Amino acid sequence: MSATPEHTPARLRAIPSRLLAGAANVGDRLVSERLTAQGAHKWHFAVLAALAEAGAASQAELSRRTGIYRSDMVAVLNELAGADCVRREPDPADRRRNVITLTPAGHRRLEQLDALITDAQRELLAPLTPGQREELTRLLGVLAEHHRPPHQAP
Amino acid sequence: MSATPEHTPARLRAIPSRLLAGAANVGDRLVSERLTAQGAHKWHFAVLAALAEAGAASQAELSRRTGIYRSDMVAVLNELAGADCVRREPDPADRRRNVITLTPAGHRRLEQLDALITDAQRELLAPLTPGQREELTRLLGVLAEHHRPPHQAP
DNA sequence: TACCTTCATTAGTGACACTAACGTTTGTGC
DNA sequence: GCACAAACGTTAGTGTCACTAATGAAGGTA
Repeated sequence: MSATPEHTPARLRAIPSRLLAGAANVGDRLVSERLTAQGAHKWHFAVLAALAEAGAASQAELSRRTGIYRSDMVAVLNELAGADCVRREPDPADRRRNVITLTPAGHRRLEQLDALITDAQRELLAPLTPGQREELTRLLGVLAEHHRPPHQAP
Repeated sequence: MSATPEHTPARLRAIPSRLLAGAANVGDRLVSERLTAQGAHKWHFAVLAALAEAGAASQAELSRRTGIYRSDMVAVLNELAGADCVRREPDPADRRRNVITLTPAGHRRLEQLDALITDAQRELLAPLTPGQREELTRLLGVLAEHHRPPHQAP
């Protein structure tokens, strides 16, 4: 279905879930265009950002932080490790785990991708005023906060 | 990636395209749950709504109205026609085309699905005040209006 | 007539979220 | 100690969905 087409009937035009899907699609396309031009994926950014923010972690922990399935995380980390953005070593304290650590190259890569993504957001939200962008982000944050996978307490 | 997970890093949490993707996912899931429970898909609703609003049309025209690819439209119309929601007959004026017409059963089906979808929107936007729901919808509408496949004039 | 376009249709691709199953390791209840 | 359940990393596979390619039929136009 992708982006909203030319002459959408009003009944369809006003449905929030449809509008969300369309806007999300545009945003995804804008981000992906920029990232693939640099040989990256949004997953890479998500993992790098998660590492930069909360420090080294196991793959399962990274899965929880980023929402990427742990089965898919393997490939993402293979690629990041292959580009020296990340080190993956067995955890001596728990030999089931791998400890994933951000390298200096990974940090630089993160900043590079961050700039691309920020630029994509600018283009995505171009028709909105700064106040509207904030408001939209805030409202979406409320939705994200409310609809959340069932918490499990530590 | 689906819905936003438990402890998302702040850097990721504030990215609009990510928030949009998450919210769109929730909305899609809420809608799809209800529709599949009635043996329907969002495409069915989109086509029925397009027909109800702008009248009988060719398949290609329906594709343009709904954003569904005309290659996928075939199957959607097969199903709708199989449920007597729609009639599909060759256009005598242009024998390349099929004329798709909404049947009374199709109209009833539309109202039924409409109720389900409205209910899904209610659940999706539950944490927002009525004013906020309007504002969100309005802002998303602006985005949809701005990012649009290249127009072709009639 | 010749050529380009539109239409409906079939088949197929690629991306992506998600599941299933495995061997290994760790923690828990008895 | 020992059985059992759970968490980990990994591989393989599934289902959905947007999207492309190609085809035969029909129409518009020069």
